[in-house]
Amino acid sequence: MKSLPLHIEIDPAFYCKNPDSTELGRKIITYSIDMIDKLGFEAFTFRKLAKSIGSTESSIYRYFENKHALLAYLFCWYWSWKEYQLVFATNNLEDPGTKLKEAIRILTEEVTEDSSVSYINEVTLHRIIIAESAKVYLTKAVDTENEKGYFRVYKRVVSRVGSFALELNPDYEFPHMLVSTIIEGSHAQRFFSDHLPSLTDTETGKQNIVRFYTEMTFKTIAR
Amino acid sequence: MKSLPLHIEIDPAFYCKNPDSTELGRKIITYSIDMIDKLGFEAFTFRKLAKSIGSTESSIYRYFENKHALLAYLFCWYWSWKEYQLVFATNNLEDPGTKLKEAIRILTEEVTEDSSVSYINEVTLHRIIIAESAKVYLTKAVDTENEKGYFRVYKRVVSRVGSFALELNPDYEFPHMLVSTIIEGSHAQRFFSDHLPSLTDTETGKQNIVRFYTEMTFKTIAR
DNA sequence: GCAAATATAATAGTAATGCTATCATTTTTA
DNA sequence: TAAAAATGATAGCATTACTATTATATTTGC
Repeated sequence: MKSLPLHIEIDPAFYCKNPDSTELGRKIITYSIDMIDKLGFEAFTFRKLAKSIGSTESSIYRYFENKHALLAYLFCWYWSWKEYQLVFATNNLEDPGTKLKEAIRILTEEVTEDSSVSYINEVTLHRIIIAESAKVYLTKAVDTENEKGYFRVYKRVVSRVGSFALELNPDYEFPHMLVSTIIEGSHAQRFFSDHLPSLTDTETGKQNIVRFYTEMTFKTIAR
Repeated sequence: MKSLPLHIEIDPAFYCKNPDSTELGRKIITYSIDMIDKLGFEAFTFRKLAKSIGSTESSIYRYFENKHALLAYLFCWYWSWKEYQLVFATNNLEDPGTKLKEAIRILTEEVTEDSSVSYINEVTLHRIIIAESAKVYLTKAVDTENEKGYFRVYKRVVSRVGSFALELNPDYEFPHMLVSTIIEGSHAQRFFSDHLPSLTDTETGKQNIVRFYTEMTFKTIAR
């Protein structure tokens, strides 16, 4: 992915005070990405975060209602970033097959370069998305949060890539199921690859996850 | 599924004291399934569980180290039950295609009948598996727990169904990835169907999830 | 350059969670 | 029927997930 001066704006529903607007806010994002990655979401607390930043719990609460809202913010940021990549990479492509292939690559490949935004480490963020993002929606609050628009960007990504599949085969019945399977499936595979390798078939350097989901998709939607 | 007097034995690694061996233990299982379903895993506590059973926190701690271990127990029980169903339904089948089709049905269809074990409600348990089971492995403790054998049964299921796929096409490169995608994917689809329907394509009574994963699988492994 | 507004830090406090420990009382079993 | 085992009652403690108050910086608008 190209390194461009990129600015991602997040819907105010995700925060009390925009973390992108102040030094402390940006520090909260930078350090929380690091801490969630290191401690895991359960052991991560605002108290620990405050201590590592050299600030206080109450200051952090001015930016986010609680740690779940912060995770949702990161989730939204990640999908806004992916959406941007998708648009950028497919805008000028004519052939629907190439477009879909590019999209699957963007959704399933490893993130290895930290480039786009100065205070956000995309490589670490991707690891958090793999290990923690299901926790954003696997809660009893999912319906309320859905109403607040927490999943709007994610849905837009699924819908966009689903429409690429429909360009190839307008009769295909399950485009959303296909795309959300690719996304959630590939995250699971990356996690399994690191921790429960017998549940997957990855081999170093062979891009098997990208290959599997690409082949699966094209065979599945073929008429 | 047939209603048989079924006994599922769970590896002692999952508990301090076998809940299947006493009245209180069985009550813990029955009520915890209910409470986790109603409150969600985060809001579920041993204190609340004890109160609803009419027992005490310390008594419950004699059976399970903590609520995460209890969830892991339920996860293991569920997969042992599914493994039994898989063996039972495919044992006498000759045709590899039929076997694989049956297996996918068992892995992806809704659980609507509560039958096998008196004190375990399989319908509710299935809802818990859909909404909470990822939390069993999405933790920092996953590697330690893997060493303790927490995922042995789940792996065996993936390996068994993977081998059905290989019977159909011995050259297929990604059998484990395929099966774990079917399992994790179909759970996500059932959750999305209830809470984020635009991420899936379900229609009442049409068994779209089973159909999607069946078609996907056969097309994907076709030579 | 200074007052007013705003943001942050420091500190305290509270209810709930996630345990552990002790001891009394049942219940089981040998 | 005595000993062993399981359960219940009670207490306690460190941590979590907040909320509130006040003091101190920092920004900004005039």
